[in-house]
Amino acid sequence: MSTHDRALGTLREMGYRLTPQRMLILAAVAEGDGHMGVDEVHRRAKEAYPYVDIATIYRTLHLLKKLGVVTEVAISDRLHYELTDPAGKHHHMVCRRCHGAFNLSPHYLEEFHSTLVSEFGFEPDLEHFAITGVCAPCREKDAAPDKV
Amino acid sequence: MSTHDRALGTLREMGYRLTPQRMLILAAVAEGDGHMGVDEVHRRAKEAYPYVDIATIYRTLHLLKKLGVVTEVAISDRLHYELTDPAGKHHHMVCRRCHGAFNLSPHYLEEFHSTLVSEFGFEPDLEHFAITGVCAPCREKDAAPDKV
DNA sequence: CTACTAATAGCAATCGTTTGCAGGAGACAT
DNA sequence: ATGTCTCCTGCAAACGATTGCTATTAGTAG
Repeated sequence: MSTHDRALGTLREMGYRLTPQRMLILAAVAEGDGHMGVDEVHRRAKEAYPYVDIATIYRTLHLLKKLGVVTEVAISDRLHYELTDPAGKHHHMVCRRCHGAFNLSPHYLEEFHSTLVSEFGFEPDLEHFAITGVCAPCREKDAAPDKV
Repeated sequence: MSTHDRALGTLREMGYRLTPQRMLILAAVAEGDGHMGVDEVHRRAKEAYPYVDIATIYRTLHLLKKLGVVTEVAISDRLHYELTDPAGKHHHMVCRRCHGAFNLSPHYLEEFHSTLVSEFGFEPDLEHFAITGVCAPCREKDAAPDKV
C-alpha cells in the first residue's frame, strides 16, 4: 500500500470527500520527485483533467498540508509542496543561484531549538524549514568565474 | 546626525535621486518603532502626501533594503520593514499567536552556520531571519486555558 | 535662471494567491 | 436506483505585489 493510497484513506477517515480532483492533485505531487511549485501541480493535474481550476489546486494543497499528507516548503518566496517524508522530517537548503535543493537532517537544529525553549520560553516552528543560501558548486563558480 | 539623515546621504552617494517620496517613506519607517507592514508605511506616507502610489512604496522599500538602510523581515508570509539596526544584525522571533516580535542575537545561530559551511559547503543566508513560533506568554495561555 | 538628460513617479495592466457564491456531485440512507 | 444533505468545484472578483509605459522632475551644466 503506497503512501499515496494511504493518503486517500486519510481523507475519508477525516470526513473529507474523495473527489477526482483531489486524487489527481495528490497523484501529481506524488509523481514528481521532490517539491513542486503550485503551477507545476496545476499543469500536471490538467493533463489528466483539463478543467481543474487553480483555486482547487490551492485549496487541495492546503487541505493535504493540514492532514499532514504533503509538506509545504517556502522556496524563494513561493510555496512548494512534496509528499511528507515518511522517513522523517527534514529541512531544506535551497540554493539562491541554481535553485537546487538539498535535504538536511533536523538534528542540526536540535540544539538551537532547545536553547530557544530553555532561554526564552519560545517554541519555534522549525519543521519543514527552508534555508536559502548558496550551495558548494555555485560558490566555486562565483570564486573562479573564468568560464563566465 | 540621525540614522535617518545619514540614510538620505547614502542615497545621493550611490547616485540615486533624493525625491520627496523617498524622504517621506524613509521618515515613515523611521517614525514607527519596530517593523512595519507595507500598508502601514503607505498609510503614513499618504498622511504627508496623499498621492504616493503603493508601487512607489514597494520600489522605495526595495531600494532602501538594497542600500542596507532598512531591513526586511518576513512575518507570517508578509514582508515588514524596519530601519537597519546600527547596533548590529539580529534575528526575529515572531509569535504565531500574538504576532509579537522579539529580537535574537545572531550568535545563537553561529554554530549552525559554521556547521553548514564546513559539512556541506553551503553558505546560508541567515541574516535578518524571522523564526515563527509561540512565545512564552502565549504558551502559558495554551497550557492553562481557564480564562478562555 | 534656463536647458538638458536620465532617473523616477504615477497609472494601469498583470501576476500569483485567496475568497464568495451558486451549481454540481460525493456519501449515505432508503 | 433514488433522494437528501452537505461538501466541494469552477468561476469570477478581489487582494497584495510587481512591472511597462509615459510624463514629470531631480540633478547638473551652461
